[in-house]
Amino acid sequence: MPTPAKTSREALVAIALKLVDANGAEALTIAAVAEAAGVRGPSIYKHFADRAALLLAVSVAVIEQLAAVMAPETTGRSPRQRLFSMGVAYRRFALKSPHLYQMIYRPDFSGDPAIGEASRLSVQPLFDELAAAGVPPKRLLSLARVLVAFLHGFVSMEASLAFRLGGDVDKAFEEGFKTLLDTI
Amino acid sequence: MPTPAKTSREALVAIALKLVDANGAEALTIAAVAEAAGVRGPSIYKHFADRAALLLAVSVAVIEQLAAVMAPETTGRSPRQRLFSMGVAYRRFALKSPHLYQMIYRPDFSGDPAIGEASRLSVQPLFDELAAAGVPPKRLLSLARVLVAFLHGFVSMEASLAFRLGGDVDKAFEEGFKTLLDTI
DNA sequence: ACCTGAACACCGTTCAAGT
DNA sequence: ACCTGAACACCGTTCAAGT
Repeated sequence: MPTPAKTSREALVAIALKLVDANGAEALTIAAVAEAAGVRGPSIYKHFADRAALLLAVSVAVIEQLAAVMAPETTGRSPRQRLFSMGVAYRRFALKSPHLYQMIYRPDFSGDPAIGEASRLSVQPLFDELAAAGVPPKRLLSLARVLVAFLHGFVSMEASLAFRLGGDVDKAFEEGFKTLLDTI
Repeated sequence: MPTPAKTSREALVAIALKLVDANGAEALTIAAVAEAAGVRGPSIYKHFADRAALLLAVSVAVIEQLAAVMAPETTGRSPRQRLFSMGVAYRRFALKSPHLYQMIYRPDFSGDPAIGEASRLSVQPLFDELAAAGVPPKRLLSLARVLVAFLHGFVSMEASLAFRLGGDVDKAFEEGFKTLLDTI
């Protein structure tokens, strides 16, 4: 006779996202998730194989959130303006939710197919805009890699307070990103 | 009556570096360090306040190693060629020791003064080369940030296998880095 | 002054038993 | 079919006792 489920995979991911957003990945303990879900620790294992699987689900969700904040920027104006505001939205997300942002590009689950699929979907708008801007197919992949590398590097350094020598960080971001966009 | 020290701070850092290099930060356990040092767990606390202090010492050591692999590249040829080969050396280090590389730009100890000091020393050659290349003082900080952001973003994505759509990754690196160097 | 065993709190995980 | 308490191994850390 089945006992009614007190929680669900989706509810647990939502809880996990909140925990990581608030206090980073190490705050994502089985005990904390279980308590927030109104359930005992071992029950989590009915929904996820282990803690790593939960972390991976959070990572996928973060990639989807990043794609979602960039999507509204793919409308109106020129391809180049859209690309610039996509970058600005990317940076804004990373600075607003640094703990969540840190969940992406983690070597631990880099090989996972779910991450691969989410990544593929989230960079598609970038490819589309680059193509719309007239970038030849041969250069598409290289240029996309360069742009994302700059965005990721800049915002992850910024989020980890690596730019501590003063000066105008906003200006550096704009300068670097526009320099790369100018090669289109 | 003092018992002779069986280990030292430097020996423990060397052990910690090996553990992290081989299996990542989570392999750096007090028990593993103690065993490799021929000592019992609690003795570690005579040399480091806690595990976080050990991780921080590893991070500082990695920053110094990165500076050391770039130093030989600051000789001969033109400033631009030196800057390019510094970037190549940076990337080579990150790809050869991905676990060690991951120890830098960690938000957890971003505010630490030891990290700040090591970072300051390690970027000095970059500033010097940029100045030698004729970059005006006003642009120095911005340009250095842009270059390091690109390097960090590219190699950390590469090390976490984020570039999985085929194509020529070496070419993308060269393209992006040279585009940024061209603004000198 | 440094090292040690014993102890504690916490964590992820397993499993047999409950409904 | 999902939930639970009990149990286990492992971990970081403290501390009084040893030399």
